[in-house]
Amino acid sequence: MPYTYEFPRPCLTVDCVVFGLDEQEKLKVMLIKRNLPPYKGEWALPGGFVRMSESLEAAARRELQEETGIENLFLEQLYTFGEVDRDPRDRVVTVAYYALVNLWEHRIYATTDASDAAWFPVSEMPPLAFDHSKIVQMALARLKGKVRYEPIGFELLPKKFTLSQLQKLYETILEKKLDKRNFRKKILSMNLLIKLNEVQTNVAHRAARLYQFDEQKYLQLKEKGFNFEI
Amino acid sequence: MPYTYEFPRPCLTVDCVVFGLDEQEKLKVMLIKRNLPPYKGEWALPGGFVRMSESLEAAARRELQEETGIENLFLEQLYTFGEVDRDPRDRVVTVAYYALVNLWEHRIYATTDASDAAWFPVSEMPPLAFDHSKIVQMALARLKGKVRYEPIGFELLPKKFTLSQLQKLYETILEKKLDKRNFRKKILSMNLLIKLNEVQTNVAHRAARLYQFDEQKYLQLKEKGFNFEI
DNA sequence: TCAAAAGTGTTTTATATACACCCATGT
DNA sequence: ACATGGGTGTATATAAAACACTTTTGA
Repeated sequence: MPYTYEFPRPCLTVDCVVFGLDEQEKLKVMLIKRNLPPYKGEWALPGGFVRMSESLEAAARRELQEETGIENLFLEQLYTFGEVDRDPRDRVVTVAYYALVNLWEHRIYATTDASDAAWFPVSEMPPLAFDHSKIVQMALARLKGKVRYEPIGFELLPKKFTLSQLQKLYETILEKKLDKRNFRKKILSMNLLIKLNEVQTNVAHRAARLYQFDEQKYLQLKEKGFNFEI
Repeated sequence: MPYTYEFPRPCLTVDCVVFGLDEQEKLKVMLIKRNLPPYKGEWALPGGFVRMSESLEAAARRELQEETGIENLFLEQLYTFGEVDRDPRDRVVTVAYYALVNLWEHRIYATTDASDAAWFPVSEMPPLAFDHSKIVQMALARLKGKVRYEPIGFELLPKKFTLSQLQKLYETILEKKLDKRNFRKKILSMNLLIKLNEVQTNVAHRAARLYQFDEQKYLQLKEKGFNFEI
């Protein structure tokens, strides 16, 4: 660099709120047990320092890859937290992201960076390090708001899913019951679901039809001013 | 500090997209002509470096105060821009905010920090320094989205306004014509406007009734689950 | 044959849209 | 008296909400 600016600089990190759905379609968040101070031994969001040679989103993806092994997941910037005392050691500003991961088709592992990783239901979160509880709260609010007018819920389901799975996903995130017939009427009327010639397997009752989200069609319709809405 | 983290640190700045409405209810953005390199002599968003002792929002408010003299305005975080090469001199991450200012009741001045400040209609923006054009585009999109489901438009109007002014504000921001009777029906049915016993002055036609936004009532209703929507 | 979830329409209610004329005021 | 924007109501169309029974399948 030919020149640098003469100002004191805060540390800059990224933190990720990774959401996943378990088999019972409970919404969970991935946490990491810290093996370094501060807050050693406490649960925290996966994240780390931004390197000088990578963008913020690249830093978030790298940390997720390192700590969980997940690549190519839905990732979106949430908010930047910059209270002066949010880290007891130094001034640290963190750019928070939230991610959605399909737990049916991907496995998550804990790596050397982190002593332990685990999934916690959003209703049973342990106390978190730093201001991470606040970050999770904001991510939940964002997810709840966004899932209604962008088709991001599909990121949490397997590629092929049943309408009941999809409905339960919305019920979980929106925290309210939906009417089965009205839900199906609405989602099918958008013509964004491809009805497959396949059904569920290994269920102890009538097997449900499988569907797939038609992303191509959604992108086309969006161009023409279509708005997804549940 | 007893300890600091050993990582290279990007510079951290804040930038503000300040929106105002002129007398014709045209939407404008405040720009500053840079008197220091890089991009010396070019137009840019007001902003500057975050100090170690202040939060991000405090930094944004301080810069606005210094560069425009405005205090107590609506200010909300927009997005954080962290591409590696967005500043030619050094790695600079910027937290962008957008602000809404009532130009009817406040004056804006340019100060010593900035050689010049001016308002530009959003449809006639000059080329901007750094990635500031992108930031303005995102702020416009945010404003357009948010004005429909949060009562933030009032921030751009004088405390006492006419329904026609309010309607024109929405037409300007949403970039589409609205039906007068339907608009009035909808906005009045929310019972969030206080009908004053006053009318416009100095107009060459029938003077319109003045209204005032009832923020107290809005906050109460919001608690109970009410959603503002235009 | 029983349990468990899949699948399917119609009626009612609420909300959004379309639409045109008279009124009050200042020049 | 005229130009300018202020102010008002109804009918239609569309979308949301409420609501219950039959079907299929595996255990």
